[in-house]
Amino acid sequence: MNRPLKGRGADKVTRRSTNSVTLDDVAAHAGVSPQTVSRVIRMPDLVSPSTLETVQRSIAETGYVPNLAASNLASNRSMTVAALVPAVSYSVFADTIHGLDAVLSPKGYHLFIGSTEYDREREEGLIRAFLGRRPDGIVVVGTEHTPAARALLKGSNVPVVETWNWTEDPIDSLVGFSNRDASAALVDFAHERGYRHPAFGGWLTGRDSRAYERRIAFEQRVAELFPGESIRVVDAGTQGISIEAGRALLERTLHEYPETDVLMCASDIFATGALLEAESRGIDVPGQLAICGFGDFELSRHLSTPLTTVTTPNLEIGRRAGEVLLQRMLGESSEPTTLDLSFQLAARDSA
Amino acid sequence: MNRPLKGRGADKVTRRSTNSVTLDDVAAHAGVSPQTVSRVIRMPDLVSPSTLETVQRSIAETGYVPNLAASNLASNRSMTVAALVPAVSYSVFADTIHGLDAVLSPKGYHLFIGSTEYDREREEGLIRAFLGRRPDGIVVVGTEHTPAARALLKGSNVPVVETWNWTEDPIDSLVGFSNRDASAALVDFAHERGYRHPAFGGWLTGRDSRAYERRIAFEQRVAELFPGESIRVVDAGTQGISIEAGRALLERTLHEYPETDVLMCASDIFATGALLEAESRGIDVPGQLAICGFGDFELSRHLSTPLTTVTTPNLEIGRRAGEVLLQRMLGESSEPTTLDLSFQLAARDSA
DNA sequence: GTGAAAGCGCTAACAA
DNA sequence: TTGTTAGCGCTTTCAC
Repeated sequence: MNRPLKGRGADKVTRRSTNSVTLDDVAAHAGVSPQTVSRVIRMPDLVSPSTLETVQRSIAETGYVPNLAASNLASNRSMTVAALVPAVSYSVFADTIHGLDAVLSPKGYHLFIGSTEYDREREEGLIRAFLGRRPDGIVVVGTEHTPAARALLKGSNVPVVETWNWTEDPIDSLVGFSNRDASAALVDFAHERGYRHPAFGGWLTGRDSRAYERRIAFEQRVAELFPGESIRVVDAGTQGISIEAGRALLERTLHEYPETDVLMCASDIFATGALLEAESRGIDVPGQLAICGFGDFELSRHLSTPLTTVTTPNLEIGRRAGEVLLQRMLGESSEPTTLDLSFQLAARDSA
Repeated sequence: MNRPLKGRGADKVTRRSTNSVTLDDVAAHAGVSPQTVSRVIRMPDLVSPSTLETVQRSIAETGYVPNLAASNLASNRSMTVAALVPAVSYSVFADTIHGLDAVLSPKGYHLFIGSTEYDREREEGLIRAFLGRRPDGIVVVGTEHTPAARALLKGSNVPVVETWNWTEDPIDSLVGFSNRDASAALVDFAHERGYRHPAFGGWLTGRDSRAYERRIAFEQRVAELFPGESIRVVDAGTQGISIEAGRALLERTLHEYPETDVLMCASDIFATGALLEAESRGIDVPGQLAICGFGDFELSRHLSTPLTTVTTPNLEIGRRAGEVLLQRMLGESSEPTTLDLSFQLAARDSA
């Protein structure tokens, strides 16, 4: 070990708490300067072939693993991206994370994942904490945040991509689609097909802004297309987004609004539960009651009565968000990007 | 800005590329030493109430967000945990990540997520890269790694938890269950129920070691319990783990081994597809053909013929892995822990 | 209870 | 092509 530059005399105890190999160790081993080792790692083209080989052998022999925290500090680039999702285990967001990772990972970026649990305060806390990591980019699901969270993100000087929603006033970049339009399109569809008594089912007490927008759009569109018709909205209850809750949803709909002829669910999960429950009860779908979902899960097209639903760009949101971030991080663009990935109506047998 | 200690004369250009507020800035603002600000953040109890208040106000007014990379470098603790899963978007692993996050996040640890895509080389690369972040803990799915990956993890001095499998020779800690035992239990069950011509279906060409173990255990147990019976193994094809592949699986089974009376699938997803396909074809389940799954997805119990399957501790694996890590990271334990979370047979209608 | 000095392991800027 | 110097923003150690 040799550290010619630093005062490593017999005077003080060193703080070298880590026992891992450092750049200096490799440099000493190879008989070159630390800077050269650094170059070998980051811009090998600028190093002569012979030095390159020597140093690379030293790296291998010492088992050197560069400390990225130190690199981060010195270069002011962390090569990390922070992603905030409502829940990691909901497949739609897992897909988005996957897409994000698929784009960023090949470029050397690592992903920090945080789960907001649909809680804005929690989101704010996570943003604050993640900002301390100095990520090179931030991806958040949703466009509604606490004022403080918004200010934090805006003032952070870090490229931000909001996703999964649509707004005229994004913090920075935006990659999403209009949940309102999608929901309205479903009402239009039901109207065209001749249904007369639509109901909406979802997790109403939750803080899921996407589900909320779907509901609001449902209400508005129903008021427009079905004048005089009452606005039927049913709560899926407190079990979160589950098939069980979907079953309960059907039961409640039947009880509260027996006249319903088409039930539009805020998620395919609910719709699947509702469909299964209808089957158990011998209710003919779509004859007696039509059912629509939202999200187009793989299962939906395979159900005994394939589900009419809205296809959302789950994975694509992640991919495009990653690309938008990459452009900013690599300095190819300095302008915010807004990308409407839209949705598709998948008309199948259930409605 | 005042930095009395450092040579900030008129001589050189400073490297202050970041424009964010630093500890020194806060200290200057509050009229105390940087060290005091650091104490306010990390051990407020050691600071006098009045200083505490002054400094806290300064933090708020300057909008200071501590740079954790610097903290990491100085303290040699990153407050991060790296998690490597085969695929983020497979719900079982998403559940595990969720459990991990639920335990670690309240303690201030942030999660790095990496996706190995069931590729050992890729896993090794990710381990190498993540190690550079100096995580305080590492969680990996699986117990099979390249020799280099194993060496890297063993030599890293970082607590490691392997998960989702079982082995007598873990790298460090282990939180999982025996996929072999689970698969064998299913064969036992089929045997007891009087089935005579079992077949196994799964993604055989894949590099999923858990599916592989399930298959091997199936073969061994069938050889023991059904002497003379041929070993029926069917490949789900190249479509990955999907319902579509499950449908194909049923078709192939019917074609290759028409005598099969119970089809045991490596995943509930396949089993769901097989069941749905059987329904479409008017095959009576379990009368003509019984079907078993693996994993106990929420859907499985809701299918028109509820699925007989193995319940695996997806979320619990994550939680317990987090706890094991926490013990090590907080210095409460220095011994490796091995935890067999086991599995349960969920006997339902499909077999 | 507070502060000064040193240094964590790396990179940027500059010089040779 | 390679080396030197200074410093990233924090924590540790030690002194007061």
